[in-house]
Amino acid sequence: MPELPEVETTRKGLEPFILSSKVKTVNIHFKTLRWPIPKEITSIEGLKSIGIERRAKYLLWHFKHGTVVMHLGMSGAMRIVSSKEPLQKHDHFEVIFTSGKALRFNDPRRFGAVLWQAKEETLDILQSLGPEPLTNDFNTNYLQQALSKRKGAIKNAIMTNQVVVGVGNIYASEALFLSGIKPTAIANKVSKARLVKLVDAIKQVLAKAIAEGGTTLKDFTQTDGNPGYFAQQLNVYGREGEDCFNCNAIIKRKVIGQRASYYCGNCQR
DNA sequence: ACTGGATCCTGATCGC
DNA sequence: TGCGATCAGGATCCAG
Repeated sequence: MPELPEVETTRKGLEPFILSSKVKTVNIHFKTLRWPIPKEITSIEGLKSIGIERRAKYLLWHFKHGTVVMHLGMSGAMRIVSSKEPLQKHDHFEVIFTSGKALRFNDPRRFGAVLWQAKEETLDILQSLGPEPLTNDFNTNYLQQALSKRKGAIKNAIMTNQVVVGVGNIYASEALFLSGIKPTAIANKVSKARLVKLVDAIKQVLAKAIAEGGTTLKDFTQTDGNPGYFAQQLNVYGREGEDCFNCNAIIKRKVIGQRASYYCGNCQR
């Protein structure tokens, strides 16, 4: 899916449209994504949003009386188009604005979500999230503490939402490469000196990917329909059998926690 | 409390 | 060309 940089790219793309125009109508073309789309969602009709935030990989689209919570799942993308454009296959959810534009949520695999959170309510899925990686709450001391009881692979740990949010399969591999840590290293045995590097690498790779509009492998597009351009800067993800840019060893692929993981056996130890 | 496995779903690709 | 197996950017739920 869209990991944090792709969701942030989507948020930035939506912001000017949702702040400048009222919602006219909401159209649900497919009733159930990961969960059923609640009918309360239609309560935003006729209203103007007061802002859009990102928390973890969730988009929080705020109105005075509550929030539309959206997740892109593995294959979701949001686009802003003219409402006159024909729907495309897998356009499951649509919001028409008074400006004549439409926000369309396209998600072939339907692992995404559109939920409603009333004011004063917090959805369960937003309750137990760890810190945002790009804030100071995510630092070496915190990470060391958060990993202290984890005996599994470091890669699984940094992809766990209670530890830190927003790091998915691509950026986990990339951050571990940048910090020289093997993805199978036992989480609570990684030295503090190396955690310093890891924290820094996670922040760097996410920030750079946001600057490039995210990574497009297949389905993801920015809200204007363009891809993200960070794929050109990937060091290891998807590069099995190719040369490491750093040392010319061959990049390896190994399944860890049921997810493909890529690393350089020479640079990462 | 933490870990591994199964699970939701469509579509692209690969080997036979 | 067709067909089945495998693999995808997520994360929840369950058993152990």
